[in-house]
Amino acid sequence: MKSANLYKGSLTTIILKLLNEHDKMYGYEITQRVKEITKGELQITEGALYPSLHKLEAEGLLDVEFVRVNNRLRKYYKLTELGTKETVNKLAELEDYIRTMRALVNPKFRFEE
Amino acid sequence: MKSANLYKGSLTTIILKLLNEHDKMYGYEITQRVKEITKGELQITEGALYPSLHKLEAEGLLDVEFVRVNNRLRKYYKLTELGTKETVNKLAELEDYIRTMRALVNPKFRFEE
DNA sequence: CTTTTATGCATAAGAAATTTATGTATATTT
DNA sequence: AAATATACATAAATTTCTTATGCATAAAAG
Repeated sequence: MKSANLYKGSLTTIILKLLNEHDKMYGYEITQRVKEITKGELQITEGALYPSLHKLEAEGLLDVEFVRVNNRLRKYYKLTELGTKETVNKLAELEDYIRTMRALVNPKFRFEE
Repeated sequence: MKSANLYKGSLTTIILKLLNEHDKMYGYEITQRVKEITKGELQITEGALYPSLHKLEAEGLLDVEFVRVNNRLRKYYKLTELGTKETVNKLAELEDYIRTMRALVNPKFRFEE
């Protein structure tokens, strides 16, 4: 992911929220959507994405469905009920994070004393 | 750090910004200030803080000064010129992160389709 | 007065998330 | 014919942090 390592820990939140919007997505589609929405700011790497999807599936947050398209195999993911609940939590955590960081960082920047 | 692992990668930003405000702080003071400002939301552990401070010093972002207070030794850190520049970068990265995450997450939450 | 809590620094082992590097395979574009 | 895009996957290494210790003095509590 570009420039900032602040994105560390955000991947699950991003995946869950996208699936909450789109109902059903496959891995490659997620990488492209993120790149599109963030205008290239954030590039999700496959090495991070696929293991993450497998983990979410193993935890029961995602369900899988295989679909053959143009003689190629797509693995579609969708939120389970539990996954939807976890999405709520993750979004709340993100808002908490932003609020807390703003509290820590808001005092205006000082270049001199 | 409590609840969310979204804080991963944020420690450097927090340290630099606090030092930008306070000119001169020691490790233990940083943990207490963060706890105070965030009302306990964020507890910086010593196992994370001290190695991080050492790294920032090694990178030339912080200078060190030892001061004996009440027969106990404090290790005060302050920003170098380079450290101040990096603070600017880190704060910009945080704003970028927040803007990007909002773009990804803003579409209102959907509980049903 | 002695035990716990607070102050103050430090490191080491392990866990977790991600990067980087590959690997495979088909479709499309150049 | 070669390069790029689509589509998934894993493994090694790295980064960052948690958890667990360790040492030492000061202050508070019992």
